[in-house]
Amino acid sequence: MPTMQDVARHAGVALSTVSYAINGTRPISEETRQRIFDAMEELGYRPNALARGLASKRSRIIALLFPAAKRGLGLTELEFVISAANAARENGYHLVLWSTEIRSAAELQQLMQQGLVDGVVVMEIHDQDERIELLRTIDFPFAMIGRCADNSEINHVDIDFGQTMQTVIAHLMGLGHTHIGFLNHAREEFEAGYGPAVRAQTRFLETMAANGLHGTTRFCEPSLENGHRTVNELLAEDPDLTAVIVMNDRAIPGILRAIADRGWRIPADFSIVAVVSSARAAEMTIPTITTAEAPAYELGSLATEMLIHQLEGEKKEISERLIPCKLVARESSGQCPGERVELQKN
Amino acid sequence: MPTMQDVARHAGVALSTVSYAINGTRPISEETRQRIFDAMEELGYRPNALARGLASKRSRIIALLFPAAKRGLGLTELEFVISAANAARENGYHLVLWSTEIRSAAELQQLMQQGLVDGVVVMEIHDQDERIELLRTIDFPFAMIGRCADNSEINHVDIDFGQTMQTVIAHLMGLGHTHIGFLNHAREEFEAGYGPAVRAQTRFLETMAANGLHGTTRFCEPSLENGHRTVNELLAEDPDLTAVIVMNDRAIPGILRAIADRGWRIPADFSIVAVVSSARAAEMTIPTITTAEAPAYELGSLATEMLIHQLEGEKKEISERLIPCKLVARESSGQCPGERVELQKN
DNA sequence: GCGCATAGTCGAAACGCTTCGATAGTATAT
DNA sequence: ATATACTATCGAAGCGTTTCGACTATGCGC
Repeated sequence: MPTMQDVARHAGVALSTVSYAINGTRPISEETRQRIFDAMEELGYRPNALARGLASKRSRIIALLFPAAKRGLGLTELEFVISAANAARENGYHLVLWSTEIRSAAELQQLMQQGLVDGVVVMEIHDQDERIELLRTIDFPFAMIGRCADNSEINHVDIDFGQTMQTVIAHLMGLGHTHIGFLNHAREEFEAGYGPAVRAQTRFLETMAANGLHGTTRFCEPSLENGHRTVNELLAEDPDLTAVIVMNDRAIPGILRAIADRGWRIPADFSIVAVVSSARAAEMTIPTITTAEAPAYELGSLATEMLIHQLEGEKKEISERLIPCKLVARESSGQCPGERVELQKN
Repeated sequence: MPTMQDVARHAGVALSTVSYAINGTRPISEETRQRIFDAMEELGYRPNALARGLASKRSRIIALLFPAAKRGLGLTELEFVISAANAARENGYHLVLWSTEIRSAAELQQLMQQGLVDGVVVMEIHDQDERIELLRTIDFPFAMIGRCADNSEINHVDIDFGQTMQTVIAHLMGLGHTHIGFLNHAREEFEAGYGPAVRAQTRFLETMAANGLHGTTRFCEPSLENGHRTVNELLAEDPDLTAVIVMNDRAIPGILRAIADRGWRIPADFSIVAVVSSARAAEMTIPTITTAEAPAYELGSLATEMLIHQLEGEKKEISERLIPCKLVARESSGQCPGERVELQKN
């Protein structure tokens, strides 16, 4: 593998001149530059990333911190990973994956202090997130996909849960539904302050109230059985329920079964809308599910770009971007069933 | 950030002694070692990964080469990524993600020649894979998840399609099925020599023949509509079909619909088994799908460990590991419908 | 014709580590 | 005693870059 020194010799210039030519750090005459690039070409020279990183104190590597979540990672998380990797590469960075099984913040700290990465993108944020606190105290550059309690001075992107809920509820209102259930993530997630679990529920209740609608909520572990049980609980609490919004893909089949068990048809007798879901999951079931799809790709790319811009010092000001999920109407949502509701009322 | 020099001074030894103490490269007296580790502790010293890599010519970073596949990555691929990242970390390595949108092998080559990574794990292998050819010619260390035309001298892991097909077919035979369809990935994938598409089909036909059963195969684009159409084509070709094996999760809902359209019930009238699938996908549908689940986690870990062992020179010999999918019987497979078949025969 | 920027280039000093060769001291074998 | 072989340590030479300070032309204003 040829080194910069080889290129310099071959082009008849000083080592430093080659460096300047490559990085454009100082003016180089067109003629010399050409000679250097020819030499590079001829020798098949590639700058050594490690040496460059060591000398410049900028590795051009960033890390994606992803937790081995209890919830189990899904397609949305996969998109975060892929989009972050792509965004990094497009900007000339490498992306390393750090799974934060890492209990002690100490272990995480050691990772950062190895000097391997210039900054990190953190996902699956909780309200009180010790990773974020650590990053703050050691003043390490980072960006978040999600939000925590205090987001001041932090570059971050997140789903716009307010807007998403408004769109979804408007969709159901437009179909005549007035009694709507919300099936959240597990209670454990909510109590741990997991962002989506907290904000989606809050926004759901706010929006329902603002529109004079009846909203009922329940937590639900991610499984068929729990989905089944939970939707029955929702219906027990509010028998007038004609639709449910679910933020827990793995509970969906349970809901479908519970509705089928009652002899109801979807969407004639009952509507389902999934939020923060994906087309891929929505099309696995019969009927296909109307979903508000997570803008996962955008979020991953944006967060990564924010971090890189911060690292390049291109801008000091902090950005925040909230992106709503995109509603895609499929087979699971339809007109509110006038009759069934009346039947229940008798 | 303290350096090794700082530690050395603080412990009253030479710089090199600290290095030997850390790496155990040369014997150090217990007393000195203790003094050095105390100093490290006290100063909060962390070795600099870049400097270490530059000096030792071993970065302890490996890359996972994953293609932005047309098929679209799914849960199985996500598990590869996660398990590779975990295995890397457990072995003291970092894992960087390289998406191989990378058309020209040249671009890939540049990545390797940056000296950033010690080796790569390649996934989504095709029979003729230019990435593999490149790696071979530049003699770069790598391991594969999958196989190509010539796997000699290459560390690799793969699904044991032969064993998997035998298990699945035995399961269906045990239920009395004799006419079984196989719904493959898209023709395009097959023709491009995409490993699973090629080997699963070959093994299916072999095993069917060996058991004196009637097998029919079809390619299928990954979508509901195509699943629907393709299963109808299969049934047109062999009206005696009572079961189908599908290696294309996204086609499953289409199959379910096609069967329902005929007024058939699953599994009473028709059985479905998914291969190289995941529990998560299998439980999204009604009925839940009997699946041969991809050993994704094992494959990702194993391939990564093989690569690392190779890098550490612990063993010269090449390993190959084939792991079969694990059959999990769910609601979609049942006794062969004697009556329906007779009805068709009349 | 003089002072002064500025373009273009060079040499050398980092960057923080690994590793080689040398040296001194201590056992072990002869 | 003497050669032999470790054990424990040190100093210095890299690893392949970036970057700083210096130096030489060259052009320009006046």
